[in-house]
Amino acid sequence: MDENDKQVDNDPLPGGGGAAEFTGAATESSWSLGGGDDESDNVYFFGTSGTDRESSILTEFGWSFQPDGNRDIRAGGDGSRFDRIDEDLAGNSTTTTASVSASASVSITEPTVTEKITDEPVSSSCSDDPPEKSTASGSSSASRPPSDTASKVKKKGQKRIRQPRFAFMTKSEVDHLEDGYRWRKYGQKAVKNSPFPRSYYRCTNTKCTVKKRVERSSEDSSIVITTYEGQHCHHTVGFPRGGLINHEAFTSQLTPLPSQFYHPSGVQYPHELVPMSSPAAPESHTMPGETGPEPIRLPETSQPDATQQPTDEGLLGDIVPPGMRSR
DNA sequence: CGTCTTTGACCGGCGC
DNA sequence: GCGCCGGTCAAAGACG
Repeated sequence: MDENDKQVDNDPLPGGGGAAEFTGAATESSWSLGGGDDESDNVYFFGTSGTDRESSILTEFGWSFQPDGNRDIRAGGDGSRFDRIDEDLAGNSTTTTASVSASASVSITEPTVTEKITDEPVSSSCSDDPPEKSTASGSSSASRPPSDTASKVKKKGQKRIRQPRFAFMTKSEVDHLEDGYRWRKYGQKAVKNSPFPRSYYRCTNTKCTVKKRVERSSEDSSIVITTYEGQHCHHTVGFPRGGLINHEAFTSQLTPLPSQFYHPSGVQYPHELVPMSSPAAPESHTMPGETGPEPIRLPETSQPDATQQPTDEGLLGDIVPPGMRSR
């Protein structure tokens, strides 16, 4: 076990090993954003037919796919690219050209926003005050405040609040895909009907409550299903343990690779998209063609985190910060 | 020493 | 009402 195993975070610093890690391991991996869902939950899956909605959804989730030219990084001419989205969440997202790799484009099915009404404004994955300080260290809190299970369970009679989610499948050898954020694993569960466990991650940013689940398809072990829940309200890369992120270093790690997928953070995803119609798609996630009745509307959240680290801003200035609204 | 992963237990939601 | 399952917590251990 070395960093590759342990570091599920997305430390993009060359020294962190993150870059080397995924660039090396995912040579032949593929990305696929598929439309799917979790019926009861609103999970947006990225499928194979691009629409404006997709971009809007992506935008709402704080995702935008960088055009290769943004950083002067070329996708090797394979056509993979996403146009950058600069609109704010509330506004109209610009057209997003989505044509990923040679095989897939993004398509999102509109989910049914089934957020339950609650007392607490779980409007965003970020709040002005940190949900809890224990985020930094899982073992720091000895006992959890009775009321603190908020994120988990609402008061009696109220259903758990779910943030909008979206999931996608990727063909990759690595379970945890680099997406520019740092994640901390907080749980793992065996999944029914699947030999592979499901891992639960939480954004390490104390003010960000975005979570993500990662699991492998039971039918095709090479396919990784990643489900994001919530919306980031901060810049992509946190502060790597090694220190502040160095823009040059950060940029340099974005070595041009063929068929890449760019996250708003500028991080590239050397994974190929897998059509969501793939049989590998687990029932709970796949919902090809299904479209939600209502347009997506993220909870009004994310006030642009005023507390954002200026450093991030400065260093990653040209990176579209997920969850960030127009500035 | 601080951070992160592992892992068993707990709790609520949901289907039968 | 009961049992199953998903999701989360938190103590303990590992690692840098």
